Amino acid sequence: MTFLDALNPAQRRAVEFFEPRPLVVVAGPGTGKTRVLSHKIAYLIKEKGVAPKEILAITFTNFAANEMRDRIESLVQESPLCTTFHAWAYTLIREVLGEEAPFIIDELDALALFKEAIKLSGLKSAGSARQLFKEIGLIRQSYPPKRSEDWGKRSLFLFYQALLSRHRVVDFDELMLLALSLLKDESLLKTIRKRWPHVLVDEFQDVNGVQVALLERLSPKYLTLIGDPDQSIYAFRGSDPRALERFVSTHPDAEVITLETAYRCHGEVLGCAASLLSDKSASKKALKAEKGHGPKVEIRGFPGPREEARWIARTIESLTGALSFEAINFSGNVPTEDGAFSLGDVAILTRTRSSVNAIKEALSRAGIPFLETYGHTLAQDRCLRSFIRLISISRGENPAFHKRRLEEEAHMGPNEIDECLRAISKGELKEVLRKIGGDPEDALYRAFLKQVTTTNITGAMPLELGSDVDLLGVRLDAVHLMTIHGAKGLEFPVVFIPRCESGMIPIEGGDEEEERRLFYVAITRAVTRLYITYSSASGGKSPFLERFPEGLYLEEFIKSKKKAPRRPKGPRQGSLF
DNA sequence: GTGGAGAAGATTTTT
DNA sequence: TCTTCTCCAC
Repeated sequence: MTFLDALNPAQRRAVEFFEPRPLVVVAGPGTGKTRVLSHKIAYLIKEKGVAPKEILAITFTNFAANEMRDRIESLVQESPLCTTFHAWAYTLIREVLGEEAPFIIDELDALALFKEAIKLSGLKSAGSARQLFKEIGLIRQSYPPKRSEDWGKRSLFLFYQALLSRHRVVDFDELMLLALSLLKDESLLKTIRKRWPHVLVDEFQDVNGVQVALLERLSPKYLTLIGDPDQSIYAFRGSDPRALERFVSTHPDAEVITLETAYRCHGEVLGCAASLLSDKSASKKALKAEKGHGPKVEIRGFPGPREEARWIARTIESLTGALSFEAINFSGNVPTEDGAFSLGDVAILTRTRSSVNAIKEALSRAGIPFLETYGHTLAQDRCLRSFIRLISISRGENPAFHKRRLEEEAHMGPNEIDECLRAISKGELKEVLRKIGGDPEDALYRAFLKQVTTTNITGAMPLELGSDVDLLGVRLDAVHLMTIHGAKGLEFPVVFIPRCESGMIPIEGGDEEEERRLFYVAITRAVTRLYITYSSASGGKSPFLERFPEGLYLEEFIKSKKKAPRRPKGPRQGSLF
């Protein structure tokens, strides 16, 4: 009896594959992707005598890296380097360039510099700076490097790069490009290859061109790529659903293992999900629901978003047994299943952040606690941003750049900055925070102050700042509100997908295939219950729902019992008040 | 440099 | 519909 006995045959083959050629694992939703990765690493250490320091596990997010580390440590006591592409690249850069290494700036600072570049170049920009920056970003994330045909854009980008190097900073994209160019040095490459003969990459469908190039350059002796092309939902930041396919076609020696048993979702959910995939997709027929059948997917239509939101709130009350007085008087058709789930089991997934407003209002009214977990990074808070700059200056991390940004962004004078710096050196952090307009008693700032004083955030601040949710360590029994993108990699016993209307899912102007994959990801988060709702007032039922196979879902249109509210204006978004 | 008015945008997100 | 930027007057 070993730890490998817990694996199914395909998982086990992937774990035990030990040959000096690439292994590609195609892992659909709920097929045990993280399980395979963590067991594979444990297997290398335990059974193959590989030293943990010879293993490099690369993920996309800090969250995933931490999860991976925990999973491995529960199997073997030691753990290898589990890191993100960006953090790994920066470590490499520091190792090679030492004190000469540039500092990392985040997206907001990058955009500010880009705007400066627009001014310097004197070019009349077509479109907004933001849009242009995004466009150039996509070019920089592709590899081999695409060249913009537009002469103006090219020279604009040269101005931007000049600004970056003048300030000795790199943005996240340049960070990857710099690492790639450093690895052109053969002796360095040799050292790195020797150091990590085993490299494992999670969520390979999310890599961008430069990251693929980096891996190709590295070409470790033992490479494992794991991913699912059907869950590729980051084309807007340079990833390509065909990355796995392309890798396999350029590496004919690669072993491909497809995990076909899905443990998370039952047959009804998987059947509806499969209807969204293109016929070429491997998962379309392959995925088998280990659980067999379960409840049907429920589709509900409403006259407007408010009725929809109210119904969702009532249904949550009913599912969790959190019945309020109001609920008892509610006349809508709500499933009765008192107390089968806890509030934390429930997730509401939306395409955009703003489309959740009506639901927030309905939940508040019903007294249902909820937690919004959007990828809201700390550094988006104006005041915290200035505070972080002051801390950076006091640590000698890119002081000139941050001083300049403080003057331009927060309109602080040199004297004011010096005053704050003196206060920091005396340890009066709260005073400083107050001075720049923050409230040190605010929970977010308190948590941040604690982090600053207890941990030593080094050079790569933008890499290490998490979200406010991470920082506050919120663990509440509350309904989760998040975007579909944010829910990737997670699962919930009960999932609601509201506003499933054309124009929203798929979103207007979006790429149909990518929107289908996105909806596929949303649906496959559901472990037990899946409710998909729409309102006819805004856009009407999503065309994606028409694809669902007969017999796997129940559909009902719920008319308001009250007089239909007068709504002469067309589509409307619910607002909070 | 501050403040108000008016215009221009506007998915999705991690590092 | 709400937010953010820009420009102009003070």
